[in-house]
Amino acid sequence: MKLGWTYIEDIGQHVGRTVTVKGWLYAKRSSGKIHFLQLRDGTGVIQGVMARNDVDETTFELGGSLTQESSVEVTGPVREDSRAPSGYELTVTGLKVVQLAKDYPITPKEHGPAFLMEHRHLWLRSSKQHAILRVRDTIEQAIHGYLHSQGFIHTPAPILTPTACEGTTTLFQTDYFGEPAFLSQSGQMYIEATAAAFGKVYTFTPAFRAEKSKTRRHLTELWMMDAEASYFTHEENMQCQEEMVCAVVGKVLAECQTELKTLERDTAMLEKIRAPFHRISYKQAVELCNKAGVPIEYGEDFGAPHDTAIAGSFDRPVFVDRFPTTIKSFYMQPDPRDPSVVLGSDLYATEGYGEIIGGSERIHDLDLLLRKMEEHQVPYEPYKWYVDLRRYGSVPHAGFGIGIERTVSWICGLQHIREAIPFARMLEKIYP
RNA sequence: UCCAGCGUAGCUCAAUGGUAGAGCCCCCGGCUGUUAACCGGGUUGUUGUAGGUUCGAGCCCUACCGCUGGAGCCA
Repeated sequence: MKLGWTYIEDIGQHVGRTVTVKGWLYAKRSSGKIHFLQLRDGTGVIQGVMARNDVDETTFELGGSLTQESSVEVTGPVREDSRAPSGYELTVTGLKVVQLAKDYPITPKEHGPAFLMEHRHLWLRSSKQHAILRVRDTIEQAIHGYLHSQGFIHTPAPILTPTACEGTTTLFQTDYFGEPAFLSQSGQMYIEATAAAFGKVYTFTPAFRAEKSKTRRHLTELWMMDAEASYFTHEENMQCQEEMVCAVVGKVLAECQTELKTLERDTAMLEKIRAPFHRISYKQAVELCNKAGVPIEYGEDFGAPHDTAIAGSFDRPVFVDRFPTTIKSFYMQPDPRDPSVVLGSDLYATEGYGEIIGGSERIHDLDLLLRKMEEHQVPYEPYKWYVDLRRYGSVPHAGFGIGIERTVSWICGLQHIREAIPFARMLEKIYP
């Protein structure tokens, strides 16, 4: 597409030529007879230098009157300049004010998280937030790219659902033409159906959890990528996950160095990430926790301190698998060597960022599934379609779901998950 | 839901139970290489709300509201 102006990220191709940049004034410094205008356009930041001798009086005063975040169109020749962080500067010869902003709330000084979240619609313009969401975009592209390279097809799962996918978690309820409906908390069961149609599939879907969780790792609306593959075993499922995570980390390291630098992310841990990841059983993980001084009984699920103890023992992500049947979902395939545990795994990220992926081989035997549903008191009628998948050409299959915001938090090194999504929905918080 | 901490100017924060303060923002002036620019001057308050103790409460007590972090649960 041919546009009548130039994006800052392309400015290096225009040295010596006069260009127009359309964007916003990020910051301004002035020295009486020279204005330094920090311009941003979403693709980058460049300094525009307006000297009194280079422009007429009206333009110079207009430059001096500019306020933070005013929208502007700036024209001038591009120069290489060793003093500029990006290596380039714009000598401003023309200035058009699109809109003069008044009293922009986010000043160049410190602000608390409550104030910033209240102004999230504006905070997104700040360099750190901008960098995070660019990394997020790269992560999502890497996931799509890896899966397509492996022959996976994107088959979106629905968001409005008639029933709970996993009965345990609290769901948001809504009204569907007079009938109750629920916002989906996972697309997994639906893509088990599309996997039987296409072989290898995935869905990029928001997931909703109406839990009263209030921590730096929880959102009520989050994005998940669920993948499902017919005939995949538990081991092949884990291979797929680790290859995908390596592809994601690799793409971010290759394409987002500027953003990672803005975020002051120490990339040393990320550079170490290579397949294969460590694999330990739930039983080994319990022993590890107890040795590390974080007591836990066999049969209990891991809490935050256990996550930290487990992940902290390894310098790359670690799979924990073969959890006791009792603490996992009804559809997970029991281990044929020990039916008291399931062929399911959680993948823990490094540096204490916790679980980012959960996956398992699914039960494909009709009678076994029906028995497990009964044990877990899962009603038959709403899941009749799901049981049908075991009735008509059932095959062994496996899949996993990755939490996008937790992955973004981990790769960006964030303190809080709320910065990993443009508009975070958290416990009792829905503005803006 | 439970536990802990915090609510003072638009923002970030000070203030032994004894006159309500600073920096930033904003406005005015100065400065041709600034990098959260700098220098001089100026405006800014029902101290979250309602009670209570006290000669006197921003400070102590009670309740409520809000915010932040954590727990449980999970990705």
